[in-house]
Amino acid sequence: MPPAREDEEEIREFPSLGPVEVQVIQVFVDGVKVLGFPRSIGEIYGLLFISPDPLSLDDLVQRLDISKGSASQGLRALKGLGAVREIPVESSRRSHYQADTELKRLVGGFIREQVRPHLESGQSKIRRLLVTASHEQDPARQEFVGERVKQLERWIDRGRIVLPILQKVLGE
Amino acid sequence: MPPAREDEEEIREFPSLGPVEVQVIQVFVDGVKVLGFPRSIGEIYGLLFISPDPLSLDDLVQRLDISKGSASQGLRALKGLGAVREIPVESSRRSHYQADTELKRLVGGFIREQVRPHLESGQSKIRRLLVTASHEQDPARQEFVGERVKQLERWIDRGRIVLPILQKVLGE
DNA sequence: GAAATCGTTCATTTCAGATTGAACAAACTG
DNA sequence: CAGTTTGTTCAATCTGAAATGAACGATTTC
Repeated sequence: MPPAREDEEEIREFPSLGPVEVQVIQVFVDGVKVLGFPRSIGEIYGLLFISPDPLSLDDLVQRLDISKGSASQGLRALKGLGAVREIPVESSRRSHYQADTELKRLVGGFIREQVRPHLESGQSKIRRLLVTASHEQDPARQEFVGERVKQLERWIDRGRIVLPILQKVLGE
Repeated sequence: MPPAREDEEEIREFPSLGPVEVQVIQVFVDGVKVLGFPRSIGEIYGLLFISPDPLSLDDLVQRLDISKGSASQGLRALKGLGAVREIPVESSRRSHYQADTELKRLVGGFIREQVRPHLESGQSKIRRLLVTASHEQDPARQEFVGERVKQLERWIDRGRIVLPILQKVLGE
């Protein structure tokens, strides 16, 4: 008889975390995955989010069972997003970190670090495309391609317009 | 002397596509990657976007050099998003497809297929979390966790509020 | 109704990106 | 300044999602 594998779950186990922490982390792992970030970043932010006191890099390594490398890189990304702040802790010389939970700040960081760069790179690609398109021979083709490229430009413009509105609406 | 690898590009080659098509496809591959879709979907939509006439599944397979499986699954996803429409072509019994380029429709499809499901699953996770949190022993901990869970709920609500606004602003 | 055409499915393979961990630099400590 | 602690870097490894393609069912053709 096979060893009765009851449940077939694939959720990571965290021996040193309570059930609330595990569930919060799961929420954030899924959340950041949607936004295109790796699991480790969700785990780190999730644990910080549900921890009343600031945690050190080593706390994260131990409690989440991730490598120092992951923790270091994850914290760097979260700092860049403005999602994590460094808190001095007198009893220790290590850096300690706390989750910043102000939605306005998080959204702003995401737009700054992720959305804007992509919009800009898109824009530059379209500029080059415009040159390439102008070399088309067939006039009908030229016309059609020009129309489509214009449409792409309009989409990017819409994106730009929408960002400040997003920030406004989400900034509680 | 090493074989002078000049440029070190990693962009796929498309022997049967012109430079405009290649560049447009590149734009969409990058674009959909940001949104969490696979490369093949960007390639398919990109080629349809820049093709004046509807293309068949087999056209996509040949010109993009992808497998039938990829093309089939990619088209299914794009249909689900409302990004592609089926066009009857009299001379052929095959299904032919055209890109739908109305931004409103594309955004609507994305929200319906990708954003809403994630918001809902997040919400259900938070409901379960609420139960777990209520079992906390320590009252201070109880208090803190409750506060954080409320914050999560507010974030989800914000997400909900923002969707119709997004649709409105992007719907040209 | 046999053969050809068309598209889907899904077990296997491939690959991009995430994670690891050893080596290292920098900052402290006594 | 030797030893310790702390955090970063990056080549090597691992992994999960994407792509493949053979097998299949459905439809059309003659």
